[in-house]
Amino acid sequence: MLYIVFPSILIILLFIYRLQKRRVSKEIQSQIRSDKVNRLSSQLHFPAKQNEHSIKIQQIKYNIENACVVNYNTNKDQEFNYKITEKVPFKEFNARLYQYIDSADKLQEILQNLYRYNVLGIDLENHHLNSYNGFLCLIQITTPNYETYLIDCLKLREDVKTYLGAIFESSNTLKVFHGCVNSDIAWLQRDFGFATVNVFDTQEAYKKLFKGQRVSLLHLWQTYCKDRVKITKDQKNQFQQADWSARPLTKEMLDYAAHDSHYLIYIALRLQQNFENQNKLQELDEVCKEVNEKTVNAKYALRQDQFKPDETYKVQFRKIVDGFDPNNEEFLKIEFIFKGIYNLRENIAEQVDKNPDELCDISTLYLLSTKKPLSYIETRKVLDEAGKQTNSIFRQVIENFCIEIQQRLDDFPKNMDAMIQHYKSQPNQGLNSQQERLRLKEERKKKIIKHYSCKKVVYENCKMFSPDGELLSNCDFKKAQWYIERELADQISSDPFTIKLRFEPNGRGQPKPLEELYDDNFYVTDRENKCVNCGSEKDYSRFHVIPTLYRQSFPDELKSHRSHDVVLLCFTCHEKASREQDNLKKQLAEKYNIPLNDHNPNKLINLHIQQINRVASTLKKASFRLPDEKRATLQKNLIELFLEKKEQLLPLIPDDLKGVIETEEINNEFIMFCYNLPPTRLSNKDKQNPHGKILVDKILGEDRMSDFIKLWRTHFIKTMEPKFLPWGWSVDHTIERSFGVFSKFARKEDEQENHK
DNA sequence: AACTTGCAAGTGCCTCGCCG
DNA sequence: CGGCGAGGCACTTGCAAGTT
Repeated sequence: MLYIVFPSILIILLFIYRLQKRRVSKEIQSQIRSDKVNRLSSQLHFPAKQNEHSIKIQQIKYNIENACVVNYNTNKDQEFNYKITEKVPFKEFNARLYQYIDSADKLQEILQNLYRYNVLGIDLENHHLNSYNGFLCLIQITTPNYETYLIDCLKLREDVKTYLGAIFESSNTLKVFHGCVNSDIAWLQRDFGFATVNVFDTQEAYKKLFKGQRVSLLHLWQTYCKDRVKITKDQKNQFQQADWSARPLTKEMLDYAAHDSHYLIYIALRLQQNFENQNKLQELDEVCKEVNEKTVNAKYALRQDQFKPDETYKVQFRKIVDGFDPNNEEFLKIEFIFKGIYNLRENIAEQVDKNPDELCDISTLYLLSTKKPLSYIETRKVLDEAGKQTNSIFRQVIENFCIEIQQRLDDFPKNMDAMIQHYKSQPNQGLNSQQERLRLKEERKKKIIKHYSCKKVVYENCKMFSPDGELLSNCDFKKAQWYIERELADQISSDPFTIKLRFEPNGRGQPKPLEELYDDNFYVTDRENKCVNCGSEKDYSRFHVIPTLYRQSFPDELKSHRSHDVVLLCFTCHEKASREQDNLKKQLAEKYNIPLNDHNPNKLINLHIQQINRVASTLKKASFRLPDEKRATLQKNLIELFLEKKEQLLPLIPDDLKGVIETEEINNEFIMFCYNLPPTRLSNKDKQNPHGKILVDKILGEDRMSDFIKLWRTHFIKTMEPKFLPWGWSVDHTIERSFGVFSKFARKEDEQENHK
């Protein structure tokens, strides 16, 4: 009897427990709907508390508002002078040159010194790990006399706000930053409400001067201070990501922080000299103006304002998930759960004032969505198995995650049709611009694969025999058909479609080198219509084992009628193979000192024209809603762009619009002309990257083409390890091929041979 | 680890001229 | 006539490098 009663009781107890759990879930659910903040404070096992250094949201909002008003009222139309007149000779970093400022008295003491100068080098250290919105920890200011002050913003937040605002907002003091537009300026706004103006950005200036990409401060140190800066790349990365909210800061950290601002003014000066030497001071002025326009219009965006519960998770989810299959129930379920715990993570992070990624990283969220653990123990197991580290806060909220997962499982719609419909109606709804971009990207990728993969069967493997029955080669159906229609051949089989020529083809009977006889086997072997790398029979396209960049500069006898070095690859393998090719190209470029980058002036002018198109497009499309000031600058830009490349562009302007350039008064016709201005046609010579031809010529001169071709074949085999290459494909496949004596590809010496 | 950005490069398709 | 490669076109991508 006991054997029956006891298990029954257990089952009943379990049932009650389960019911209880469900009840809790429902309660939570109603709370989610009523108030997410409420729900969390009642569910979390520890009180929500702010990071002691964090700034209250109300304060941040007030700061931003304040900075924007100041910018609008006083800086909107202001012109600044970006010229540095001080003489600042190079001076090596020295730890005795900096002071740590951590009291209001010290701050007030240095103020007078700071106000003496017209230029200051400034860098900031922000902390974002242990805080939802982040906060500034340190301000480094260096004077032209190389006095550096490290100001502790944690201790002195109110004092900084009181005493330093005048410097950041001053039109008399030029502030030298490195890469400040998206970060530093916004942080100063967030933490202190500063409307920073009159800024010189060394990164932007360098970019303009060398028409290059963004450069690191490290690069500038190496360029302008040679080997006298004693900080390595590793050290820089390490310190950049250090916890700057820690107190006291270590000696190494202080040294590093002081380094960051120490050389800024010197570098700015050197840049200014560079511009001056090239007679381009005006360009420097333009860059500064651009940067300052951005600082004036900067507005710090609160993380919680950017977060949208129905959208933000999607971006992350699509990045981490393999493929996308709205017809697969499990897939939909995983996304449904991911959304739940992603949003929960965001809410908790906001409540406990932590960086969401620090609380729990995305890959862990995804792991939990797939494994769906419903208890602390299960979660632990899942995390341990995957080797995931957890921090203490996350351990404290695991129960909440489990409840949420259970909740999402309960809420997952039973009716799949409705869900799929929902999906299909989704893409265009409620996506912000970034997500919309991502969605379009996905769609485009699909389109690209469809567009670029071969539409028809590449190898039809029809056979062509000589009159005496020797297999000559494979060919496609169309060609075989052509011979039959002309009564030049007879069909002797239909599967595979096989023909026998009625005439003796040219080029046979001549003695051939042994290896070429072997290679002929390659040309009579069936070639399969699938990726030679992975065997996929879908979405393949041709791939050139020797990059076209080089191959196009080969002499005819090396490239004509060669199918050996063209293979089929599926889209994925194609991408990989191209990347691998790029690596080797770079190595070759370095080895032979032939740069891959192309500075062809004819190409550069097209970049310029693109810029003109863009400015004109803005003027055409948005002119009516632009502020007068902004419209005027754009119009000015347009003229300046023309003047910059006057010699090339002036001939393109119709006569009746030429006056515009002289009077600088822009009319609609001129804007439309700029909008429609086409890029100059590039001749094929201009299109060709000179690197390819130069290298090939060099190799040809050294008579090492054979090695060069084999190098690429070997590289392909080594990096891809293709498993489905056609029979007979070989790295040693002959490089040159014999042609009939009348062929234009026949070499001169062959011709002479024939004449004898 | 996450995000942003400009550049270089390569795709299929089309047309052309050459060859057999 | 059909194959072939080159030249031209329109289009997009991945990568590298920057920031914290």
